[in-house]
This record gives sequence, C-alpha cells and structure tokens, in this order.
Amino acid sequence: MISRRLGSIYQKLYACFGRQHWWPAKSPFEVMVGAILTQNTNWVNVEKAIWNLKERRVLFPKGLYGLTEKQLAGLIRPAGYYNVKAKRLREFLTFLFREYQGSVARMFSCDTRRLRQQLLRVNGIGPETADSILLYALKKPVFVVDAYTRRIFSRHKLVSEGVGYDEAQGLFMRHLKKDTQLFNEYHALIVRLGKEFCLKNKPRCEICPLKH
DNA sequence: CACCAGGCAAGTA
DNA sequence: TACTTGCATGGT
Repeated sequence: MISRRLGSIYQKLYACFGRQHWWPAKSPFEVMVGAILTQNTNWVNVEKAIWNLKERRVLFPKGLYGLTEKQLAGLIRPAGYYNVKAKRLREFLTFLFREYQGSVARMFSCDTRRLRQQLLRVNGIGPETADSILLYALKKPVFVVDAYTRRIFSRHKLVSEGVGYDEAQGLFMRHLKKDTQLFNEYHALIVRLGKEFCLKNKPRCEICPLKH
C-alpha cells in the first residue's frame, strides 16, 4: 500500500520538523525568479541575489526586463552560474510578456497542463523549475521532485535508483490527494530532511527521523 | 583542500 | 536514447 507508506513518511516528517513556510518569497513573481536562481544552488546564495534585485527595485516583470543581460548577470552574481541564469531569466521574461502581457495574474487562470507545457518549452526551465513555479507561485496541485526526493525514496525502495522525473512525480501524484498545501509541505519537508540527513557524502542514516 | 547546493541544455556516441 | 560536460558562487 504505497499511499499508506507515503502518508506515514509525511506524518513523521511533519511531526519532526513542523511547517516549513515555503516558498519564502513576498510575491508569485519573486517565487518564479527564485525558482530559476536556485537551480543547483544553495538557497542562501539565492537570497543574496534576490536582495540585490530588491535593492535595485527591479524585482517585477518590467523592471527585470528593462535590464540588459549583463546588468542582470551582475546583480545575480552571488547565485552562481550568473551568465546562464541571466539568459534563462530573460528567456522566461520574454515568454511572460509574449504570452501573458507580463502579467503574472493572467497566468493564474490558465489551465495547469497547458501552462506546464508552455513553461517546459522555455529554454532554461526544466521539469523541477516548471513545477516549482506551478506549485509555489501559482498554487497548482503539482508535486515537485528534486534530487533529494529521488535519493531518499530510492533508498526506501519506493522508486528504483535512477528513476526519471515524470515517473517519480507520478508516484506521488497517483497515491496522494491532489492538494496544493500537502504537496507544498511535503516537498519542503523532503528538502529539509535531505539537507540534514541525506547528503551524498555525509549520509546520517543512523539518526535519520525516518529510521524506525 | 574537497565537496556540495531546492538543474538544465548542449554535445557526443 | 543514454551518458557526459559546462556553468560558478559561497558555505562546511
């Protein structure tokens, strides 16, 4: 009974860590920017980049789009991969203005599946970034899979090692209630657990809260 | 010093 | 289709 196992793991994580209050951002647009900036990057570094954008007062669609790629790269430098990410942010902004007139509000009323496919076509937005935007910015019931998710759940034999994104996501979305708040909290708790107990070279499985 | 972080696209075989 | 590599800062 997979749904029972997934539910039990969630209960343990919530009991252990409590609410995680994700996504730590003031606006949906800030979530979208953060989702791109945090690709393979420590969140603390992303916060510094976000702070630079706020200090410059450009953390809104027209503001960011008004910068050149080089200016943007300079501001997001602390987040790493700054040249790649500057390009990716501009690709996303081009999409946002082309399809939604630069209005995040217009995205809310759009069909989730259609939106996901649109996002995946943007160069620089892959499955995890797209789903982070859908779940945390647009409040759609979409489960976000990340490196920790696969590592943890393959160790617990709920998915096979090296499982693909869509397959892993399917497991959660088939066996859990499609509930935005549940998916929000579950993914955040997985990241919390991963940071403390499931690092590649320093697994602390002996004292992991999931250990019976 | 080595290793890692809330990935992704492009290149190669 | 399935691997490999480049991208880069800042913390442990």
